[in-house]
Amino acid sequence: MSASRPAADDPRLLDQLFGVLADPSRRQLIETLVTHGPRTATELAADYPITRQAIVKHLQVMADAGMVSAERSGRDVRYRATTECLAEAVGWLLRTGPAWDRRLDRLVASPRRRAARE
Amino acid sequence: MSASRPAADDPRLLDQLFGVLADPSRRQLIETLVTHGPRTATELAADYPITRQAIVKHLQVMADAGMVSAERSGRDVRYRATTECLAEAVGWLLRTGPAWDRRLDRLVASPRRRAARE
DNA sequence: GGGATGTGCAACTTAATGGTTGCACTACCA
DNA sequence: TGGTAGTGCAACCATTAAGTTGCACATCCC
Repeated sequence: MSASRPAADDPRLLDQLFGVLADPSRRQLIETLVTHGPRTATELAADYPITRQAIVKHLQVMADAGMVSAERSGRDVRYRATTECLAEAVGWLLRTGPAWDRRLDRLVASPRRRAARE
Repeated sequence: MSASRPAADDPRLLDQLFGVLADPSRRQLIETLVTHGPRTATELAADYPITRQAIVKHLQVMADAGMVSAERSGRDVRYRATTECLAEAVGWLLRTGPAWDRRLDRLVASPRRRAARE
């Protein structure tokens, strides 16, 4: 259970968000979940060089940061990426970078929507 | 000398980038440098609850990630935020979030613009 | 020159993190 | 009903990270 998640403007939320993002395994997990849809921990473990337990731990800190949600069906638990919260991270970046406008416009205009997948 | 900084698409770069961002002191340092301009470590230390050495360490990992640059003048070293690299982070986020388009457009349209455009 | 101020380096402590193994428990199904 | 596959929990280990203290070295300036 995600204990008590910090409020939207709590710096702790950004800590968690960026903290999750700082780990390559976790970014990869997000990508996998985003592109291939919800998965169980054991399914994920099959594709990763680390143990199921390690994956579960990752998923738990991600859930704590609000980046995945777990839904149980029968005996297995399926994790789904909830990427909305990433807006918080983007928000900070946009707020902070001073010379953003041009770059950002470029980014937004660019063909970003061939998404992850590769 | 930032040793060997990873190439633009190296996952290690994202590790570093998000890693830097995951620490509240470091985010604050960036904000300070962005809003108040270049500062020396000792100047910064005056406004922070941590020692100069701690600040220097932070600045070093930030420099390693390409987020600040140090320029020496006489005996003191002045650090300046180089926020361009944040684009890399934003890039990943945009590439990854599947339901981004609407939110992003909203974010872009929102009053983020307290920064000098030109 | 010499004192004040600032930087650089290194050793150390403490705590968090990413990972492991091992095992108990729960649900599915032949 | 019993075996199999999935989840949950806990202890443990190794490494890294954030922060400290202490001191040597460089530079400014009276």
